[in-house]
Amino acid sequence: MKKIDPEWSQFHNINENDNDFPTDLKYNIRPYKKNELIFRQGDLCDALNILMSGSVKTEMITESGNLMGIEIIKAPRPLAPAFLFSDNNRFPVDVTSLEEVEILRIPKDEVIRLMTSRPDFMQQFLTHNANRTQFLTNRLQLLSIKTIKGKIAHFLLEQMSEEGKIFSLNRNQTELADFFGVARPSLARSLSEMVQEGLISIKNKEYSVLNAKGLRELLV
Amino acid sequence: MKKIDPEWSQFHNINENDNDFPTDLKYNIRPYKKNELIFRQGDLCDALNILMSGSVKTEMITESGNLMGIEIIKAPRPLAPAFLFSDNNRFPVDVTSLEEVEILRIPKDEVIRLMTSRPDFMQQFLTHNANRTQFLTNRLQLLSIKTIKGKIAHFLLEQMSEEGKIFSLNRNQTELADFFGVARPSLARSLSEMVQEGLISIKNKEYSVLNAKGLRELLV
DNA sequence: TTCAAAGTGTAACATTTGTTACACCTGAAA
DNA sequence: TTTCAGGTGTAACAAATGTTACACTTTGAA
Repeated sequence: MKKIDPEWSQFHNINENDNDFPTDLKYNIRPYKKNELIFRQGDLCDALNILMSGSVKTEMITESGNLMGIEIIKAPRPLAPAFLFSDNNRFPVDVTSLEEVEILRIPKDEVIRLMTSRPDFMQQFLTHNANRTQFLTNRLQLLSIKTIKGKIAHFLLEQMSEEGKIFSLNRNQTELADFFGVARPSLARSLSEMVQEGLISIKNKEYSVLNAKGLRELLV
Repeated sequence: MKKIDPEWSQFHNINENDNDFPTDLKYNIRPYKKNELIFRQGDLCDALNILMSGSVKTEMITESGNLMGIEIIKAPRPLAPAFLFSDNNRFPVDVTSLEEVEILRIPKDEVIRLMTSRPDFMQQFLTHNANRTQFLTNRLQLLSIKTIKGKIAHFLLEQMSEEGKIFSLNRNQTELADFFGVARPSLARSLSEMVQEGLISIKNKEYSVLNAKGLRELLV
């Protein structure tokens, strides 16, 4: 699993140069050099941190020096906004700059004040968190399906507009296998079995669902 | 996977009988009988719906009549609060009452007004959503680990306070297997293998981690 | 204490998926 | 056109997990 990247881009318009930028807002923008440790696992998260430019990587590092679960985040995106208001408000990961980076930091109190005084900002914040939740829910639903055929079925039923209609995916087999978290040859095998079973047809990356009912039976 | 039930209980204090209950709030409370269809898949979600009493089930129903992914929700909890502010604000499931049920409904505009006028309510709302996001993130992390031993390692490392220290789980093997989404005998097999490998020890439901470093190597 | 129900350990076998390897196809660049 | 890289199909085998079944243990209530 690689891309957990919903649309955070609207946060970009929290920007100094913006006409709407609140003049009395307490904030600061801090630059970091390449390969600086920006946040450490366990750090208190008491401000909204928005990555304004550059990119960072997050990694969970263990005492023994092993690391796991690397994710790369590109500007503009807030960093761990869910942790700002959660009961357990500590960073779950290390955050390190991959290049020169600017981070806008708005203290929690100020975020609250900004939200109460600016309903549009509040809505934006809420919408983004809501979209994130939806994204996570979908992803969870996909990963909860245990068989590869089930995942394929879920995915195709979501993509298709109408039974029998042909549509093309913007991912190749390798990317799709990655998205599902399975091995590429296993995906290919399942796909060709589903073709043989008459559930779907594939012609040159053009997919079509022949038996939607049959697909739904795979979703258990 | 059964229990995706984080702590929503604080929402309970949005309650008519509460002294703090805002007198000018537009809302209504609607009762439903047993087995009524409360929301339909695809319905617009333009209000905060809080289940005040009773319990409901959510199910995704397909055209062919098959159903999948049943979840039971008990009061007090908001219903699909993530969908209120998301771009795709339609119910993803059918919601049906399992018994007599009361649902408090606050229109979206009113929620926004309530939040701007009552920072404590806003914080509560934000905190709950944040906790939900964290919960989903954890769950996703767990499900992303493909091997059973990896899941066990992840879980035990989270639970343990200190290497070598004994701790007990409040789940039995069956519940644990359910939580991991694996078969119970498979879990038992993995556990006993890990005991044999000297990673952990189990005595009468009392677990202890003998080799934390070894466990971390399973998390890939 | 006795007994039944729930929980646990484990074995044999089936099924699914991963791994590795290789042939083929296709499209774009030289 | 040639060539090469990326993408696809698929086969043989390995590994992990699920399924079913059953015996043993623990627990708690009668």
